[in-house]
Amino acid sequence: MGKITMADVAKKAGVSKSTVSQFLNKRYEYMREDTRKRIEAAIEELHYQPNYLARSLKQKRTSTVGIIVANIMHRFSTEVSRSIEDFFNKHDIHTIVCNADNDPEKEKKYIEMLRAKQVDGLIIFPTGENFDLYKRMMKEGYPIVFMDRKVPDLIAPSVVSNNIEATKTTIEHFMENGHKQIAIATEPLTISTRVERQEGYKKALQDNGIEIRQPFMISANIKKIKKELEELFALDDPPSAILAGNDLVFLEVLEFAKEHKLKVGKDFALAVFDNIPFAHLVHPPVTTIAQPSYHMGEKASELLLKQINKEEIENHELTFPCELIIRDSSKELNNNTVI
Amino acid sequence: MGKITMADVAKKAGVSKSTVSQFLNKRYEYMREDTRKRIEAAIEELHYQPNYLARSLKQKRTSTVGIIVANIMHRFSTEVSRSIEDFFNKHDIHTIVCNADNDPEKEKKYIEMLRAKQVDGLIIFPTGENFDLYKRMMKEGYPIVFMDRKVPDLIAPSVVSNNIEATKTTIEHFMENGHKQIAIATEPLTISTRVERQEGYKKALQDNGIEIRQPFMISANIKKIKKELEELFALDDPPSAILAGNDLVFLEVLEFAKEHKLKVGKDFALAVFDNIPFAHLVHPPVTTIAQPSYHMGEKASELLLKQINKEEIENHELTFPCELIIRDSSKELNNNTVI
DNA sequence: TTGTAAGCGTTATCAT
DNA sequence: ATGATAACGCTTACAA
Repeated sequence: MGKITMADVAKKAGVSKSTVSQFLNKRYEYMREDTRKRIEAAIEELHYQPNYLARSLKQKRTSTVGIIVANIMHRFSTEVSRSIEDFFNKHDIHTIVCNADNDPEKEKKYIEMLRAKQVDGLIIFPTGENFDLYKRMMKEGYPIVFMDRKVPDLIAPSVVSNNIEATKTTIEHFMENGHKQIAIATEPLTISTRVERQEGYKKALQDNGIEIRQPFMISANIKKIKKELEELFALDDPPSAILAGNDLVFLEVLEFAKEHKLKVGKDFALAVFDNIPFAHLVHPPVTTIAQPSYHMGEKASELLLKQINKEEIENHELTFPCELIIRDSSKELNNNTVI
Repeated sequence: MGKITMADVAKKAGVSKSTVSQFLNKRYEYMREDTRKRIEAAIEELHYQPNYLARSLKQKRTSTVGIIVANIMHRFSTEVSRSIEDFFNKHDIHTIVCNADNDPEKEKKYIEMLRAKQVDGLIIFPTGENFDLYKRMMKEGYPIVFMDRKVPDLIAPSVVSNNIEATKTTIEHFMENGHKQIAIATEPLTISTRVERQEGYKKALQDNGIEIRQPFMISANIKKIKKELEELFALDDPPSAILAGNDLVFLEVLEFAKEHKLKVGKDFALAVFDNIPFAHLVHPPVTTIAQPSYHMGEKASELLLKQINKEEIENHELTFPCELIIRDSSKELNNNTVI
């Protein structure tokens, strides 16, 4: 085991623990060349590895931050996490990723666990259900940044995308391609992101004088999406276009289509939030709404790091624009198609 | 900050630190009901959170294990990590995932970092390049399990899949469907997994009296795969079937096909190692070789936990069988197709 | 049933 | 230039 401690190195090198500590922290200024060499040699020989636990305990910093993602299965979460990791890597800060699985209890448990481990700050994709906990952490001045979702009534550093506008643009793009019967499918409206996407949808219809109809707005658990779609398509006037609220919903839509022998681009048009790695590779290629995940992660990291370093932070809610990447799936219906 | 310490709780409750410690560790046996209540109240009121760092330092256990994946972008890595997390969750052990990006330097850095953090054990998807380090850890008796890849000349607890047989089966499946010109594309042959898959490929050809030809065995960096495929398909007798060595290679094959207006199932047959979440949703549905990622993760976790608990472990190399999931993409060529 | 005190492996302050 | 010593917040004998 990592039995070798600083004391062993000190003894071997014939110096005191403090000197070894100096060495490890690169405070060579007042150190004689030869003692430095001796310490170096001793460390090498003993394969000494410093114990961060002890160091962190003493320093009251772990040089570690935590990320609590809502659901690791989303491409967006992975991309953002990766970006955060890259950022902190440059600053010699470690990152621990936890998956709350959209479960407030799990979220709470992970927040407590990470704080017990004394991580220096937290980036959270909030479930929104642990309001008091969020609030208390903020009051304590604990560094924290919210990602992707806004927490109602909580003024806090957060990084989100412009869901309303992005959705509105997409729906209007459908309209420009002749679609009037447009549906939207999201997971349940428990978090701001989904609410806003539905809001953008409604706004687009209103602004264009199209009636808003309940059955055209699906918001259901991922496992119930297909059933809802069945009901939707059983209507007298089924939709000619669907916006899938995220990548997992998208897969459900594809499965639904397959099971019912409906063809994307022929029987209904389709667009989807999030990056789909194979979107451009299928027929028809799929229109996507890309969130700038890398930049969002970077900015969130920056906001967190500033708090950790006790710097003031300016902005309290940063909104990033999405990019609508138009491909064939969302255009006018035709027969030249086969997903 | 987490300024509140055990001493504060003790003072508030009018007891000593040790009593609080007893309480926290649920040793109520000799504790009077009312002192328990008082401590409970004090903790609640102060929002006390124990400091794991201090506890771990004292106990010499962190109740945390590390996973070092080779490349987090592979579906297989995610699945295995998830499985490991689930397992250790049940045992109240935390999991930290690091991504070595197939870079031996990064791998080394992460191993050292995690050990410095005193994690109780490591599950590694080894790059294979840090032989001495692996060896030293094993000699120290540090709990470790290798995943997915074998390290040459190292006898160590490892969990792998039967790449040779699985590949052979797949290639023979191609043959049964009339294919004779069969190619395989993998990333460079730097790790056992890829070597074995190529080996299985060769074996299948040999056993069936088909000549092995260099140009039909692509092993190149992911970014060069497409170029190699171009050369391959420029041959007088291009392949009629391709096995993609993993999910990322698969995407490259699809891109290549798209760029050259080749259709899967019509111009060439296709099968791929790893789970592809949308494999069954495209046309033609894609044949996949599924590794039992969940079980592999579970078994690796079990082997690690046993080592952590100083139990002897029986087996030194566990091989799991893959499942060939046959879909249309790998059958006889026809015109009814369109990926 | 609860308290005292030593110690886990570092760092930091102050001597020397 | 280097060393003694006291923390950091917890656990754990052992004492009371």
